[in-house]
Amino acid sequence: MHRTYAGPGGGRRGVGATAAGGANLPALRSHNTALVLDLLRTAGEPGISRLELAEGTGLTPQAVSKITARLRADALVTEAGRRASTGGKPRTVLRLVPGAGQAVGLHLDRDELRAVLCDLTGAVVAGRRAPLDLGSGAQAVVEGAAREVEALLSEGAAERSGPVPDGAPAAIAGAGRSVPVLGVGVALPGPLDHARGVLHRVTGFPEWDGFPLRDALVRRLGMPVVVDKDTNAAALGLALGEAVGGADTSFAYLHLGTGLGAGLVVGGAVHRGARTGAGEFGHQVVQLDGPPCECGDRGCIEALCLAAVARGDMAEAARVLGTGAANLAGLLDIDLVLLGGRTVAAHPDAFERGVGAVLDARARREGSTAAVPVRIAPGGARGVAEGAAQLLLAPLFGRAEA
Amino acid sequence: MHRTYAGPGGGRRGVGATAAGGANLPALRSHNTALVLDLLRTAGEPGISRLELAEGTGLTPQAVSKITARLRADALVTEAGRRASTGGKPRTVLRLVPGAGQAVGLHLDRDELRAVLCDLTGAVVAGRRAPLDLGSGAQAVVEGAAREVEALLSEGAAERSGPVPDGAPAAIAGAGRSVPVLGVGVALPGPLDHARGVLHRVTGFPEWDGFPLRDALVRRLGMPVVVDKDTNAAALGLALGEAVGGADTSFAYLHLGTGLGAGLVVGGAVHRGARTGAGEFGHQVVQLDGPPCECGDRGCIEALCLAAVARGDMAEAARVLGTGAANLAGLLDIDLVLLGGRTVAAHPDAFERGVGAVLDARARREGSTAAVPVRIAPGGARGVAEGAAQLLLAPLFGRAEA
DNA sequence: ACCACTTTCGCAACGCTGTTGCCAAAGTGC
DNA sequence: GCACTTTGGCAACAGCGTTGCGAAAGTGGT
Repeated sequence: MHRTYAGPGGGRRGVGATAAGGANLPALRSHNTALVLDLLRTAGEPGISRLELAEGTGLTPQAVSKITARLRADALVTEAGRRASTGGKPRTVLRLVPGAGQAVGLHLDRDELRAVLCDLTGAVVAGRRAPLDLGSGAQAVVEGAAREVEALLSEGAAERSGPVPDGAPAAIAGAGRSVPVLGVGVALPGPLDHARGVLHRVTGFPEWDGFPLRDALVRRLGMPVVVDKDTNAAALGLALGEAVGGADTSFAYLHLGTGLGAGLVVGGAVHRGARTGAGEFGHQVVQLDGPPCECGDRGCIEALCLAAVARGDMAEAARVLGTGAANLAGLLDIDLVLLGGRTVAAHPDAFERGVGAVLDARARREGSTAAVPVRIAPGGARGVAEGAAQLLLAPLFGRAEA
Repeated sequence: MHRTYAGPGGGRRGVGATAAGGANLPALRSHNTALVLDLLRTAGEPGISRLELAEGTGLTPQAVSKITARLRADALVTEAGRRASTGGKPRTVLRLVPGAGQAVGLHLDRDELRAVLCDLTGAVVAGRRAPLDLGSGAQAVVEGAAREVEALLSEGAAERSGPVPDGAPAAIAGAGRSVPVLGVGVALPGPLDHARGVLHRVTGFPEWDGFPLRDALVRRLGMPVVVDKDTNAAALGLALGEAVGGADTSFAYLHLGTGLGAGLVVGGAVHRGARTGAGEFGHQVVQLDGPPCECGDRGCIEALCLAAVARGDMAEAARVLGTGAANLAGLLDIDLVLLGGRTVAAHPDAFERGVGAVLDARARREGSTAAVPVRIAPGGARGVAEGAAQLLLAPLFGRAEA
């Protein structure tokens, strides 16, 4: 008895409305259901009571009761103990059932493929790694990726049924009815079209120009596929994670690895822009007529930052990165800056301190306003793949687009 | 028989939901009504038929019929002729009644106060100008502003009744039942808190620090007041105007006058950030360790740009401005850049060309993507005051916040 | 042990939303 | 003048959150 909740590409602004924005009763229901699910997700292990859900959503307790009753009927939510009484009937604690759905996250890095299988809460159930050669042609890469996904799903199926006594068929064992897989999220660097799932360019591999990656994977795998930039996936994963405050937080994830890019989260949703072009942080010019950059311009922050890294001058690299972060923070009034990527991971303290110093200095100049906090993004190397899985999970919780 | 539509501060994300996000039937209704009103507003003089509204909103024709029936009962909408037949009953054309509501826009500039009275479509019905001395103390300025608003409203009342034959009482003449005034929007430079309507600082006048401008005006005038930065008001006015494409367009309004600031519109709504700090464009650093700026930092775009202007080197000023615009366009993937302010107005061609050249060059480097178009913002000196009035009008059309 | 009280939460009736089925109105074109 | 097309209102309907009320499940005093 599975009903349909807001699926991928469902909602644009608030209510999971039609493309044009008109909202009807099913859309209203999806919206409120997603809101409740998001609070349940955020509450995590301890769980949350109906009345707390009502308070958190602004819905009446009765509406929450009806919504949670549907969710329980669909086995997405269970009752899990009760709170201590405050003089009356104790509140029943509800919890999201993590295993009620899964999604695959795929990270196609320059030379490596990472795949993770995540449950509804975003926790990793199984993971795989494989070498990746983008030069072997689009079809071969698609085929290889599809095989990894299939292998991951069978691992997951074994995992799902749990430690089974003797040779009982996996499909029958435990609570092991087949777990619905929502789809595959794919994250990769470079410019692309998130809405259509088409790559624009892959640096160094012109044969990929304009390749319709999503459609190819949908045909091969027969399940929903969403494609996005690696920085956006990482930012989405962070937005839904513990490092970031509430559901309405705005922050920037700055990724410094072989290149420099950013993922922007505004009001709790990833901001991609109409052409999935947002977050181009690396070619921000911070030195007019400065040293030439690969891109053809001069004084790009990426060129300056990477040059400093190459010299081993991490303090200067952090100062340059901090300048760009301060520019960004001033433009968007964000709440937080998170740093990630291989280079940052190699010198976390230097970057956290250096970037923070620039933001502190700016806040001090402006007067009363508190400085934008800077932290190292948790999650590490697997963060992008986990975020890619969230491309399918997030819509369930009303975190689709900006 | 006036019902309540989405008022100021009503909706945050899409549906005019509660603070927490939960949506109920009245919220759904407000949302759809606002959607219909926005299409009616956009259609303007020619008008729009019910079926076109249905197509535009995604609602069913019957739902549109019900909504427009309510709007007609409330005298916000009238039938205005019919379309040519295509072989059946011709479509009835509906039009927004401009005079069904008014709002006051107040622009407190450095040395001048501008006040405009706008109808529902944003058209100026009446306007006033007066000298302004921020040094005369907060109470005196509030009192002066309030007197201008009152004077404007009586002018408007005369205007409303139209050319009346002989000495008929204005309240009876024509369609002249009293026009509801939605409130006053106030725009002024400098950091402030849009949500609370409190000023943080007014450069050069420390006695204004932390002044609760909104509450003071509400007490004095007894009507709703919304306060915002001048650049945000200008951007809002442009977002609802003809210069900007659809309701979902994202653009930046760059204002170069005595200072340099920006108003950001993302997805059709003004982006202010949690602390109304967004749009600080002028102190973006584009020249590391460059010449010192008033703010205490070095290489700020404002310092470089204004220095070039002072030298009379408009080409260089435009190039610097264009660099900042390109940085911004890359970060947010916006659709359009609009330029305004006294300095731009004095040399429109030089700035439009110069900024455009930088954006074109970047687009060419990136390959296929078309360059972000650059235009001079229409509206001129009165644009900010008109945008301030839109602070009250926009919520009616679902254009509250981001 | 019992009772009064508090608090949670589901059932039932309700108002209001957009939706669907149907039909009158108002045109065109043969 | 008739057949056809298209618009748009009326009426019945399903489904949303809301309200009123009562059962369930505790605490705390007697």
